[in-house]
Amino acid sequence: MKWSELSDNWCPVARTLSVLGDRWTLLILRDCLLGLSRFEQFAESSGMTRHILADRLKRLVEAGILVRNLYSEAPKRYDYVLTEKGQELAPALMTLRDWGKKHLPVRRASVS
Amino acid sequence: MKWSELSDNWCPVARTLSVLGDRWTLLILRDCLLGLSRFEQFAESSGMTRHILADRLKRLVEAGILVRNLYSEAPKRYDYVLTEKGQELAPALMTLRDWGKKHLPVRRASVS
DNA sequence: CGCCATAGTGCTGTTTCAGAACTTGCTGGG
DNA sequence: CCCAGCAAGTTCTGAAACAGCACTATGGCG
Repeated sequence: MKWSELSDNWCPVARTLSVLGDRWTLLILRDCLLGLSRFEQFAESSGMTRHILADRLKRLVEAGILVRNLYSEAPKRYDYVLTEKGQELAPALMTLRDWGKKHLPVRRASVS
Repeated sequence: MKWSELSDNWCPVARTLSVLGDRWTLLILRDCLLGLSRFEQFAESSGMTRHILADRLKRLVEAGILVRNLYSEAPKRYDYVLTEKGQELAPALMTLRDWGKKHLPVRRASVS
């Protein structure tokens, strides 16, 4: 089955995952919720390749989760900000964060 | 950056996604929470290829989210059940479900 | 014996991804 | 003027992951 076919799945979890269930998308959204908005910021923060980043941002805009915003007229520059739909993903990110904090302690970092 | 390097990330969201952030893992967990436990059930429910399913189940067992359980001695048969760690993903799945229900209505199905 | 059920594994071709260089449009310095 | 730099991408190439299907292994049943 192709991944894209999930968008018509009866299950809302599957439909959600069809939009943001790939490897990097939720990481971009985390950065958005932390206040980042620019291409270079996402690239640096997440460490993903610029190629994939451009693709994911495009999909998120198409999905209505981000809007591409012209913030500089002179050299045309765009940044990406969450829509309301996107901001409502905050609870989901927080539950994932809480689970990670509880069950996936950092391995090599000193824990005091 | 390799995806696996995220497991040491400072951010708990990133660490969580390093475990279950790929395309099919959360779908398997959804099925587990719905009560499925057998290989063929997962294969049929999610529509993923058996190859990938086997790989994801192995990873989930390694991550301590599922346990591989011998349920038939005669022809050795195994199924997969959630650990407590795995069951605690339920809230995360539910927030994703809620978001999907609100923002991703089924496109072609009749909504009565 | 032949056929079914179940949990996988092998094989082949396609798609996606990683990593780095390149492009485009403008600004500011010498 | 001319070159360097910044920012948001795009292009290119080889590597990894994936889809789809057939196949294996082990035992039960008729």
